[in-house]
Amino acid sequence: MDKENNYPFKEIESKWQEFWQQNNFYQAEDFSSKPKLYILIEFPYPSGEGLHVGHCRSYSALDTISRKKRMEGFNVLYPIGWDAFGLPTENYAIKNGVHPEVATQKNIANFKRSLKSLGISFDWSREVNTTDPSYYKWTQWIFLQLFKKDMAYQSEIPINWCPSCKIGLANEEVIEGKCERCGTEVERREQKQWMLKITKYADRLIEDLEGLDYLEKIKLQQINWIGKSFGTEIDFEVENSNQTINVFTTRADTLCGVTAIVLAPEHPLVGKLITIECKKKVLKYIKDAKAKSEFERTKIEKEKTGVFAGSYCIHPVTGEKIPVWIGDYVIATYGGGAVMVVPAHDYRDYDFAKKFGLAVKEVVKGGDITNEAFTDYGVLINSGEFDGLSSKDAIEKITGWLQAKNLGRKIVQYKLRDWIFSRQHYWGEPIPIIHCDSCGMVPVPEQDLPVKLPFVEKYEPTGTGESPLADIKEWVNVKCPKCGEPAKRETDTMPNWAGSNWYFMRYTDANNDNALADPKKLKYWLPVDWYNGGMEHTTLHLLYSRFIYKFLYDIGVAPTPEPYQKRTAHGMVLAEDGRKMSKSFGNVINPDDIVKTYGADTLRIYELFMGPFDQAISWNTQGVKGVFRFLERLWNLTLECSQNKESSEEAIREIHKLNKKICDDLDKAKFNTPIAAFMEFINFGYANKEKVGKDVIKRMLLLLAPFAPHTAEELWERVGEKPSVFNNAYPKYDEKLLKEETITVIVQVNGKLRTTLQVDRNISEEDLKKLAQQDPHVQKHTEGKQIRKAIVVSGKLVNFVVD
RNA sequence: GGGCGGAUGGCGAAACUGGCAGACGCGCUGGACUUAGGAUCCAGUCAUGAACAAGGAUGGAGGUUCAAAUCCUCUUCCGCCCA
Repeated sequence: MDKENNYPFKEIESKWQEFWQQNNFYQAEDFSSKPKLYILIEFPYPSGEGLHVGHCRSYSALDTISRKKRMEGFNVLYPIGWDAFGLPTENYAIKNGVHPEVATQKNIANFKRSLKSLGISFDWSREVNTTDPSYYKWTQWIFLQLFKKDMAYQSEIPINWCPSCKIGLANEEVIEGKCERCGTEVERREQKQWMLKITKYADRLIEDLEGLDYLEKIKLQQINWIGKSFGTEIDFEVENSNQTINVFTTRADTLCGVTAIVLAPEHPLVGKLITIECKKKVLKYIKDAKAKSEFERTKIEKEKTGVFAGSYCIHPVTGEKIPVWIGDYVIATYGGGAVMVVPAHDYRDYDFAKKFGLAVKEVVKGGDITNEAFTDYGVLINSGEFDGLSSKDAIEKITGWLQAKNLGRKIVQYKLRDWIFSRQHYWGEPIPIIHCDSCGMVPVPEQDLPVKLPFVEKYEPTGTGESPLADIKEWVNVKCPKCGEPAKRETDTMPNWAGSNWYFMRYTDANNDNALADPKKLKYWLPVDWYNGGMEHTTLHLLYSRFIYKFLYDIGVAPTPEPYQKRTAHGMVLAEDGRKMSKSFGNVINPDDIVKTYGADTLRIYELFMGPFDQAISWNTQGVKGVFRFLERLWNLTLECSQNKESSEEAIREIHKLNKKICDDLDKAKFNTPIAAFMEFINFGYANKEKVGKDVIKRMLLLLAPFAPHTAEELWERVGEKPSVFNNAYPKYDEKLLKEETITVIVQVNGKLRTTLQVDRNISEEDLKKLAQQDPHVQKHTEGKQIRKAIVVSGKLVNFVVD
């Protein structure tokens, strides 16, 4: 039998997509008097691979919310755009000889086609594209504001260098010592880089999390990433010199256990501390260390290396002579690049001391330091006047003691470092700065923005560390805006986080040419009410964009201190084999194929039904079929039952139960259980077709609309209602109708289930107890025994405790 | 090594505030309809048992409680993030 006509998803999907588009259904209205709701998904990077089923998961879920909220009377903004700058496009372009701009256009068109076929209710009139000069004009404008406020600066620093991509990487882009993009081992390299002072906002980025509705683990990850720690800076005077080494420690209680000082090879005082007899050895060591990556240097398991510098410093408490070493396990950028070596109470120091024969002096009691370091808190010994103090008290006391003698002070230390904000690549926003021999760094005047990327044939990295733009003489050579003399453009471009820092602001006013957005519109729409995205962006995009937004708030551009009120994260969608979907494994599921075979509504519902939203989950094609069957059954049930005039009380109760389940669960960002409840209702309907009437069917279609919008629209029309189903209010359940006249009570003896009773819902505890006691199943287990106690939980259970 | 999370049938998973463990879907088994079934419909499906009896089951070991997947302690394994 030909089943094609049964559930004609193909016709109805294109029919209603057209209908929505013609009626501008999902255009959000600026300044509407309805309450506004801004729902945001992370805009995609339009790769050549096309849309991924993982994108669909997030978009479908938030689309369900958006559609429901519109039916509930909210003015919902649910926008979409393209985060289109970035390396993959550039690499693809180099390999295939296609200009990145052309490749980007093609990829966007492909993504757009796929997305539109899903029937997601995006407001396409606000589409943004980070590579569009009218967009990156404002990305550059933001950079100029940062520059003017001294928040952007250039610095010659050792950076993580990927020899394959030929670019510098931020710490966040280095994963286990390898380039995040290509997996090549990163090297260290001194290079002039643009930096943004995110560290200036470290405290606020932590503190302001408090009022936000982010998943707890997201807050925690950001806090840990910023890594605020309180500690003590201690001055060690260098013997026979007026130099002082400042050492940072969080364990001032172990001060008397110090048996050496280790400096990072990059420490500024190193040169002055090397004695003549040690010079040759030390200089060679430093040279070797500089080539190693930070990851390699700080690996715990790695054998520690180091050399004695030849000098000594004086212990501030005991006055002992302490040797100064150079060791590459100390990093220049954290804690000032100097640590005190306390072998007895730190694992790394213990290894270091054992290897180089340094003394191990126990100052905190509690462990056995003959085998390994004891790193817990304990009670102080061998520390003179501080003996007997707990570690916690000792940290306070010793810091106070040092402070009084001006030999140390309390300080705050962050793990977070300033953000490396330049890349030596073609496909990014040019940094709008001009270098002039006489005027120095001159910002491009705002009226000259955007600084457009020149359209060129050659955009390969130079490999010298300079951007390909450096080779384009006619672009690089300009007149200084200040003095008019010949000058050169900055040739670095921005990293691809630049465009995504603020795109959600642009959505409020996507075509404004005079400002990044109209302040009134920003004020109306912001903050974003619900932002969903990947967990992997927690310490990158999410933190960066909060920082930039805060900066914009400080200069009066952003209307609120925080950009996103609520943040959730979805789990990854893995291939059927449980691995990541990848061309090379040949396990990629293409959403286009699913839409073609089963329809958009099936794909959307499957994405929600497959498992808990925040968990990684494997694709299962059989499961897709199950969802298709569900929609088909729903279709048939609707057409059959819409003829019935009356619904039974039971059917009404069932639909209200479904109604409640959907509302309760969606509020908790649970998407799989409402679908399960829907399936239960359809099963009920199939078993009781004559009991389900048109009123119940209509309510069901309204409930369905946010999940399967095409199917709901079509059925709504077919049961004789006026389109669109979305012009109706989302149903509210009636608590009264949920209650059944009889309830099921479980009866236990000694906690074991013996029977269940159907009783009137208003039964008294006494009657219930009596009834339960008389039940033959219960009697069997209580016979001849003493009932010590009976626990009655009204409406739920009776438990008899017998001897 | 640190932080966070997780472990429930053959599989994906449900289970409100501690109160019938396994809803819903997949798969599987049987039946109906059918020329046919990789379509549809109906029934069954944690496991021991002849079972509508009775015991056993939520990674493992203890504990709290009338009652534990849920709370506490210890332990094993897995995932993510950070080093």
